[in-house]
Amino acid sequence: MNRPEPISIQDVDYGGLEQATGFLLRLAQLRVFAHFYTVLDHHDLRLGAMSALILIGRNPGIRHGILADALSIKLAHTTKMLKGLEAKGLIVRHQPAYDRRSIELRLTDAGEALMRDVQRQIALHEELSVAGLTERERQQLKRLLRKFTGVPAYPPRRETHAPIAEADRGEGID
Amino acid sequence: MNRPEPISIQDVDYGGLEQATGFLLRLAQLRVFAHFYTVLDHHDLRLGAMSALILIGRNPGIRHGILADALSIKLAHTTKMLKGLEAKGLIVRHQPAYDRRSIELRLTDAGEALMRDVQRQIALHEELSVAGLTERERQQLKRLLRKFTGVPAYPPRRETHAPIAEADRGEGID
DNA sequence: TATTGTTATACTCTATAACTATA
DNA sequence: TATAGTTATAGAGTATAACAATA
Repeated sequence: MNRPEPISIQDVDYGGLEQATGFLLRLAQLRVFAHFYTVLDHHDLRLGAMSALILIGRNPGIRHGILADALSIKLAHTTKMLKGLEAKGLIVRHQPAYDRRSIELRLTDAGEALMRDVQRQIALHEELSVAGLTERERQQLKRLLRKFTGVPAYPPRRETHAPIAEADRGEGID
Repeated sequence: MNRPEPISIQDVDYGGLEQATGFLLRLAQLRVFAHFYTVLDHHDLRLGAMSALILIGRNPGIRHGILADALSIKLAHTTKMLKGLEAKGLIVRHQPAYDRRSIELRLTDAGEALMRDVQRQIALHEELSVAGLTERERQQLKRLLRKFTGVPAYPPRRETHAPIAEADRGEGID
């Protein structure tokens, strides 16, 4: 019996796994995250913390629980991360008088500056992180992912805050 | 000052995060994985172990390192998982004489049976896990993900082994 | 009683490096 | 010297439940 030719990575038969959306999503996410971690260098912030900074910056006063839901991170996990951001002087956690159970989140000036920087870099490297697809395919991919996940393509109109544009809805929501 | 209307989940401005492929991929993966874990109930096998079973079943004799690469799991992590599968009697780990550093992997009969079951269930629940998209959109999404990740759409032809054509592949590796 | 957030525990996943044995 | 795999360690992510404070 001679030494057989071992199965190499190109020979691998994925046996249906190549048709499983979950498997493909995992591989795609690994690639994109790896790209961001090689490119973004923000004071040891993880991607979760960066996304929290962006949301807090865009939604000043957002409550802890709403932030966790919006990012699909468990409340129990965000506590440690947010206290870390507070310790770094990037956010303030405020307990309002009208509901002393809740925690409202806002950026400090330092957090504001960092958030803009993070946002700029993410936008800058976005298309590089999805290299291998054409611009049209990238947009298509994101459209499908947004539809599936239910993430809106555009920011909501804020009746209670400053109007975003001249475009306005007739009735307020609440 | 009255009690202000707190920002609710529908009001959240994602501030560009809704355009970030990595963020969307993470949310999508969470949804799909959560679906699989509610539906598949295979003797406490995690998704990683299930995918390993499928690959070993389709590629008998595949080496430990190649398996890890194909699944994008670090070699150091797979060791524990594969020993677990061996302890459960689902695979055998064999050290061939022609290279006694390497470990070749094969399914036992029990592993074979379980693998087919896993494969069938994954196929069965595949489209339900991506609910909210049309069939056409699902195919489009998977095509884009495959292109990006470099996972081939179809199994490779095995020149060194039996042709795929209509006969099923024999064992014939060692 | 229900809600908001905190703490503690445990398990999975990942990254890294030191190590063994073989080539 | 290089390669294949193992072991150990540590950090991140996640799930769960018990808990405190407040509504």
